[in-house]
Amino acid sequence: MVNSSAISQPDRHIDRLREHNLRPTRQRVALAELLFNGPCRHVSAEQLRLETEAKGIRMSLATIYNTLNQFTRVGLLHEISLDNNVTYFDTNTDHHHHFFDSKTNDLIDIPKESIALKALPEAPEGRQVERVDVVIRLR
Amino acid sequence: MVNSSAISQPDRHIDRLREHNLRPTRQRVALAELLFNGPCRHVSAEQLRLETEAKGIRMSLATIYNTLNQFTRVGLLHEISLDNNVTYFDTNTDHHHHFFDSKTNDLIDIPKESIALKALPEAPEGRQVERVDVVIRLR
DNA sequence: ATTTGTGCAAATCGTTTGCATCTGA
DNA sequence: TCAGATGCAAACGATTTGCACAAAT
Repeated sequence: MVNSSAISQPDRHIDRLREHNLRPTRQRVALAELLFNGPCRHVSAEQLRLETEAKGIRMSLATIYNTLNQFTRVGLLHEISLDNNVTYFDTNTDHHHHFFDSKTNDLIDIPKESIALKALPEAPEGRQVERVDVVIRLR
Repeated sequence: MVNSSAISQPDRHIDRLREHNLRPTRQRVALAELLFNGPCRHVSAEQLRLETEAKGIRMSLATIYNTLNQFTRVGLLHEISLDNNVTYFDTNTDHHHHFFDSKTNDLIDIPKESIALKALPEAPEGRQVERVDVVIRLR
């Protein structure tokens, strides 16, 4: 037995999906494994389509989009959109910032503690700050 | 004479276009007037299409896109893209930040002096920082 | 006269939706 | 059994492109 945990990875994902009232279908569990096993990731729908295809997991692109949106809705993912009009989904749902490599289109997480924002201007009348996103663009 | 300047507004734009090796066509001058007369703006191509239509300026949407991209390429505009996959063009080309009102999709400029960024993490090996964008999301 | 820009329609790209079929509880 | 998911194809919205025509130097 390689994994010392009593709960196998697929079962962990199944439980997590259930907690969010999402039926643990074959497709959802497969995406959860791609997304949440291993380190945090920034992926587009198209990237996931290529991965599922490469692994022989049959799943339509529409289902990938639907699933990513559902995961985002329940808080398992965060959406990010940059210059290119492609939506990236971030498996790190903590508040944090990003390097964006304009050559490779790579996103790299920056823990929010690594950036100190001083002297934030106050929000306009009647509005509240939802969050502050910092993107450090690299070339 | 309302304007005390010796150079009329259209002529200013014409000169500016020439400086950037852009022929001052009717369409480009019209867009330059919409964009650069008055205060700084954040506009989408579609917004400009509505404005030109309202003012009876005949111009195809394709030309609006082409022109905005040309203006951006020569540095007269800056591109911004947010959650919604619409590209906004910012007539303020100085380095600055933004409030983004998620209810109205409005962008509001924040002068860069209004936000102090401390303790920026260093760029990854071999990369340099192009710029730092701060978006304060409001709800 | 020659180069460059424009308009239009069609193409493209990312994403969403409608609907018949299938699947998990 | 049956609500809820999926797959497919078609729809969609934003943006780009190809090409014949028009305008600028």
